[in-house]
Amino acid sequence: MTRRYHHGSLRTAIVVVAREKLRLSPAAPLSLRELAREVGVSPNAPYRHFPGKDGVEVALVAEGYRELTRLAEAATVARRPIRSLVGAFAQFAATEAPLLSLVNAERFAGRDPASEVALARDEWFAALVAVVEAEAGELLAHESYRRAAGVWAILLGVTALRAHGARGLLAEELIPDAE
Amino acid sequence: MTRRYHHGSLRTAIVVVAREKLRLSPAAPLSLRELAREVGVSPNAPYRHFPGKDGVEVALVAEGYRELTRLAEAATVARRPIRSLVGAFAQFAATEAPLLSLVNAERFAGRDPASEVALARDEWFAALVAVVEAEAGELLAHESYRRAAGVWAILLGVTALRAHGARGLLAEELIPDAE
DNA sequence: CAGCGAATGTAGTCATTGTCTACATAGGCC
DNA sequence: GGCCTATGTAGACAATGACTACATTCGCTG
Repeated sequence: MTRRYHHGSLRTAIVVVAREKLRLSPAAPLSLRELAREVGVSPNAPYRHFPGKDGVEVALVAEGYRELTRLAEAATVARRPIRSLVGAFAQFAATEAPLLSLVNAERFAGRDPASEVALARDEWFAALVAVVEAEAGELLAHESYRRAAGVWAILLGVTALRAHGARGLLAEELIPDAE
Repeated sequence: MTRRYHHGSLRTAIVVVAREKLRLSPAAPLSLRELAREVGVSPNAPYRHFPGKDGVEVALVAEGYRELTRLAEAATVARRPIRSLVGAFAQFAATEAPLLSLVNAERFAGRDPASEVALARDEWFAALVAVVEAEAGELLAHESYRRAAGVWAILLGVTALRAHGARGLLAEELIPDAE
């Protein structure tokens, strides 16, 4: 065994395993101790890297938002930005459904604006605004926000509804065409 | 003390207390034992009425759907059914936010179609279809479903987004006007 | 109205979990 | 080479969900 006393990169290892577990059994709430076990480390080791169980989930949520942000940034330069984003989002929702549902969980909603989640979410929203503006050209800030929020709401809604069993519902049909 | 051995209506009492706890502290996951304590009954008594902790939440979710269904049924006879539903839904979302978020939790999504949740959800969707048809007149079944799903998705999305801090986002603006 | 079976609660127990405090080890910097 | 801090470990604790066995009560049938 080459099990050193120090793992070397426990934090990332835990996040990786957590995400894997999330993918394999989306329903089960993840257990900090189990993650530690899986990584081959004592039950309390994670506490050196996260404030608690909650912290691990926060890390996952933030990671999710960051990936969404990248999707949006990529869509900005596409020919039809909103369409492109919707497509990318749909694919993401298909392959990473459990992570996405964690990201959207209201449990992480009312957090401190300076927290990791809140910041990641802000970046995602900014990217979303950029997508909207890339599609419609310059807009009044207020108007950009409104449209971005609308797109976000529809993406959220369609994703959730899909999870609840609805089939054949397309976000494209719900998003008002940009004039 | 008039504490009889048999409570008389433990099941409903537990649901009531659960709902109250949900309203007072939406974040905290509810504990079966705590509910039992609150009702003044042994920790295991609830197991005579629910298969487990999960069962209590299921009951809450079903209750939530039933109330939504009543809202939709009331909206059916309104002058502008969809508008009316959206308004009623918004009010419900405002006063019963935690319950609504539980109802929408994906944890209860992929359930047995014969389960209490699934049935309640089906009734809600049927009521939603009725609202759509009350607004637009007779439609092909396929088309009714599609529109109802759209309305549902938008309601879901707007509700979730509100929870995430968005302000001034109105569902009315997102729902395509019925022609 | 007696009594018997089913419904409903209680007691006791167990494994698991999140989290805390104290202690051990390693890694890096002077 | 020695010390300070970051990182893990050990041990403990209370709370929880759930199970099995036992107690009490209700309601129906004779």
